[in-house]
Amino acid sequence: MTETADRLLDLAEARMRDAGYKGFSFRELAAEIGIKSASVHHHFPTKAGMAAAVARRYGERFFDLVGRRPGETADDVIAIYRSIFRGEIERDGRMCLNGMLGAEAGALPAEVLEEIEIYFRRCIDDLSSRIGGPNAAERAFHVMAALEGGLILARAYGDISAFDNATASLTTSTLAA
Amino acid sequence: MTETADRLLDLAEARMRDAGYKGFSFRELAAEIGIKSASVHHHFPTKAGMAAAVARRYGERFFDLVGRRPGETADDVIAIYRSIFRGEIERDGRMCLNGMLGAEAGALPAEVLEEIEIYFRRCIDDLSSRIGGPNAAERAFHVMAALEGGLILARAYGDISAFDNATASLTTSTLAA
DNA sequence: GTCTATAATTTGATAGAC
DNA sequence: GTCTATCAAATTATAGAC
Repeated sequence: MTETADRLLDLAEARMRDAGYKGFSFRELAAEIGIKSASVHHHFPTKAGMAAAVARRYGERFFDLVGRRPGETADDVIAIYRSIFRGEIERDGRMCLNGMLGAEAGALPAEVLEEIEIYFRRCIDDLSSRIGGPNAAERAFHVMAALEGGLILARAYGDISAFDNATASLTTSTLAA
Repeated sequence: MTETADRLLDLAEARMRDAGYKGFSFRELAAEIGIKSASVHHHFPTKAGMAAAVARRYGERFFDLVGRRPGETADDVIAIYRSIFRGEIERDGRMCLNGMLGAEAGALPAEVLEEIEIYFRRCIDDLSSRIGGPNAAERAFHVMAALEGGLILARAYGDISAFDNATASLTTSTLAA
């Protein structure tokens, strides 16, 4: 992976997290780094392939960040996930990439959709195994949903406190008020 | 509102729930009902205005459905919300319109974004007041987030059971397992 | 209310020179 | 690896006839 290709992935990821798969164009990315759109096609022949590469890299980085910690409790694991998701909206006010693409599933080439499904399955698997207990899988789905939905609320409100409110109860032992 | 305008809103809503704001075109809508795109502009001068009209109608219908019931408990209210959201994905496998647009906030004309923000504020207000108790607002944010995120998971998995798993704990008195 | 025609722009993608 | 040049298609939108 060359440096130019990496910068293109960065720009595409930022645009997709803000406006979705149809929210970026090769010309736009090219202009931002001072090349022509034909040169973008040299690095990524098709838009679908590029978006799939962005999604794959996004997942790889995510699972690098959520590495297990010895002696971790279920609350620890959930707190790690929560802080990664919060970091997204805190940094630049944008969505989780794969959450955005999951919502847009009906607009995606199969190639991209496959990456999204792999990402979410892996999230649920990882969370479930680390949360443990009788309802681990259900709790894992619940945590992922609250985090993705919390990002949506924060964007609609234009206020990160919406995310905080939506996810505060996830890590306390009794979730309900 | 003429019948043609209504059918156009229906089609635009369906496309937006599947593929977002950039996921439909006037030509596409026109073709589906057998007219030309210029005729669509007669009913809705601009795309942004049409999308805002779709979002507004979506919100109005939603709040018609969530009407208060005498003697309702907090769990009753949450169950009503949950069943409406579940109905969306069950009917056609698509997102909540305003959840989709909230995610895509960075791609939306201001006119559309305003409708989204109004919708979510009204949801949170309604839920909060009907849930009651000391942490009502926080619970309201949490419920909305889990429902929107549950739809994303169901779409990524291509399986409505992901939504059910993600939201099952919302209506039991103690949320955690 | 719908049409034809068209403008102006943007899009993803390719061919071939350097 | 980047460029020029270009293509075919799609997009939002408008003017004006019927």
